[in-house]
Amino acid sequence: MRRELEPWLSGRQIIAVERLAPAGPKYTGLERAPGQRIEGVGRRGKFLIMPLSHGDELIAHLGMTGVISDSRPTGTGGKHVRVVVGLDGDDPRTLYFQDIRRFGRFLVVRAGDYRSLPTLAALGPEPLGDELSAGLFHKALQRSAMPIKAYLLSQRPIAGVGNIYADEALWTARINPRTPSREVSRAKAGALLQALRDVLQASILLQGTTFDDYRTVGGEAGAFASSLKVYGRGGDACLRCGSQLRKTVIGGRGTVYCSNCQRLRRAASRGSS
DNA sequence: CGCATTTCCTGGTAGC
DNA sequence: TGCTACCAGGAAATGC
Repeated sequence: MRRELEPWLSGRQIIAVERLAPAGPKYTGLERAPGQRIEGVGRRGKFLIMPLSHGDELIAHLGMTGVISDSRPTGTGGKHVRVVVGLDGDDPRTLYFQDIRRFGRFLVVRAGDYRSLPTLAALGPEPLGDELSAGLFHKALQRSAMPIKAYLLSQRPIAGVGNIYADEALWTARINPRTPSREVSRAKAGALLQALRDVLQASILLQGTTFDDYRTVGGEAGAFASSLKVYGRGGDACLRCGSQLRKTVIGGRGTVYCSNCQRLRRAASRGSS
């Protein structure tokens, strides 16, 4: 989405912003946007960060059902448009932020002031960046006793991993999602990081995963759903061993895994036992 | 501070 | 057909 938005938004001036959603913390500061130019389109984890010309940043998060569109959503989609942004340029355009379940955000903050976005303020390193290594990832995982699945979703050890890709990568790396994060071995941490990178790269190439609502800026459905190995397949056969995939709840989120391929290993006891 | 739980929200669907 | 109940989940708020 960032790649799609960059050439479309970069350098454009914001002429007007219309907030259709009720005022609230998810839509603050929008009145400051008109008159500012969009300097670029960046991203940290699942947050889109657009620096503006007067020292602000426009931040967008899609939540579960958010869509950013370059044309007015038609039919039932139209009733969930929360913000409309008028843009000036060689050919004036309009951006529509649509969000059925209202879990998304669309707000303006002072650049770098993420006090209203604590997850962004404490976000882990980018999965596809060079600064993250298997060693550093392993070290990060050792900082928590939470189940590895829940800790991944917290965005702290690594940025941008949501429920779908967490389940997919844990299956690929053959790690039980309930494994206490700090008990994930160095080798498994390396395999998990590689699996996360692979699944994210593959999904980006296919423009993401669409079940129902997700669309690209141009309105296309993402094509990665048919590549999923476990998510949405609870009760079906594991594609590796044929066992029936289990569905459970970890950290309040639906979790699908193979109890045969993803064994919960006994922690190696240290010192007295 | 760490971690578990609850909350927000709507559309789709199961069950009657 | 129409009703109720429940499920999906990213991140923040709340509780301990």
